[in-house]
Amino acid sequence: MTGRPTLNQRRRESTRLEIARAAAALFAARGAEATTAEEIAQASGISLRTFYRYFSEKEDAVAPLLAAGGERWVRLFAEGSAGLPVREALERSAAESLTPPDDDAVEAMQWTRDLLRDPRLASVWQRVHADSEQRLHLAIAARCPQGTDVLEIRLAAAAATTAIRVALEQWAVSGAAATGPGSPRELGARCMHELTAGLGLWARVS
Amino acid sequence: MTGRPTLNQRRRESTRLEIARAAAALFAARGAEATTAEEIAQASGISLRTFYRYFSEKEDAVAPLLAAGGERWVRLFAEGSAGLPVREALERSAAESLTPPDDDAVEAMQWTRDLLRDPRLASVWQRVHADSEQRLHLAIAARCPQGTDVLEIRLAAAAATTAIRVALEQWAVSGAAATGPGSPRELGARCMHELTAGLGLWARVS
DNA sequence: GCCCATGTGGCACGTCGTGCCAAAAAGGCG
DNA sequence: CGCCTTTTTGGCACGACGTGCCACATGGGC
Repeated sequence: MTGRPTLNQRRRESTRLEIARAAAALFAARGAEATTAEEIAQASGISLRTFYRYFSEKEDAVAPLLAAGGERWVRLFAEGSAGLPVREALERSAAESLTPPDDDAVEAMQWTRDLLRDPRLASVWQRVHADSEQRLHLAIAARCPQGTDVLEIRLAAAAATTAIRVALEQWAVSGAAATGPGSPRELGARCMHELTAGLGLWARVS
Repeated sequence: MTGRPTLNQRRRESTRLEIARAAAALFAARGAEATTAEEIAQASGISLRTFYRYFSEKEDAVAPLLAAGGERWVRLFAEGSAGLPVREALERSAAESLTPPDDDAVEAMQWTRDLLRDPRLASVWQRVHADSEQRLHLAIAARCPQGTDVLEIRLAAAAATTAIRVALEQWAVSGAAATGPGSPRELGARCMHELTAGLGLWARVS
């Protein structure tokens, strides 16, 4: 069912990441506005036409970096922590996904901080979280008995996603490091708790 | 301090709305992708160059319609309901802002439903709510004693904005009318309650 | 060797959004 | 009213964006 990715698919994913890194460096240095798609392509060693086969618009080029954490979050929630109440499962997987497992994850977090300063990239940031909310919605629905109110599930997914988003935005404007006090993990745990603890929602989204 | 808008400013606002209506009609009919900025300008009786003086990108043309409710919400919250606890004040102003006061407001709601179907306009919808969250953040901060934790205020604004957004999105996909059962007002009240009632947050954001 | 499938580059094209300048309104003032 | 200043509008040109199309390369199976 969950087939491992083809060699070619992994190649493609790797290229995507390479482009994303090049784009992030350029965006952070000159700003997204002043960077042309041609420059990103050149810095990635591909043609302009190929760039647009990997990303539909130039701002999207940094999406893999911004979305990595959220994707890991949903994966952790969906795969692990079965049997736990939804709220606890969400809190745990969020905390784990906000704990950078390797250097790449730390790097992605650092880029996030820089990229969030660019107003031109705000739309990407928001799209990434909209996607995350949608995926989380599906993952939660898969755990709930059929017939659970869709609105409740939407609210649960939205509350959790919002908590993580606010945590990351707060971390970005603060000077804190990616680990330790003031880290995304710490802020994320706090935001998740403050936005979810006490809601009657979780009794109905089981 | 709060100067009434100049005659010219009101003229400009009126033109913005006229363009927004024309754009909404075209977007709803053919989709945003298949509609050129030139067509919107032509339908509004202005030149292409002037269109771009009112809106920075063609998708933005419908923002006035999508943002009207949120702006009214923050205005109601900031002006009225002083003395109430923040959560109650938010709930009341939200309910009132979701109750269309005139035909224009009903019209804006109807457009919202149509426009939300267009994936190309998702970014506008999200930007509108990001702005709303920011304005709400400022309005809440103005009511809190200085030194209140910024993160708490951000979370409060985010939770409330998210509740309203989910309510409207749910209303849009449902077939319900703008008033009566299943209306934005009803869904909004429910979402606000489910996402805010029980949070310890409100004890600290006073 | 061959073939087929998939990924890549080059080119042309329509649209987007902006800088620039000239024409046209709109608002005081004698 | 005429005159002048300020603001708004339109036309034009231009670079950048994103896509359809086709020709070329790579790479794996027979």
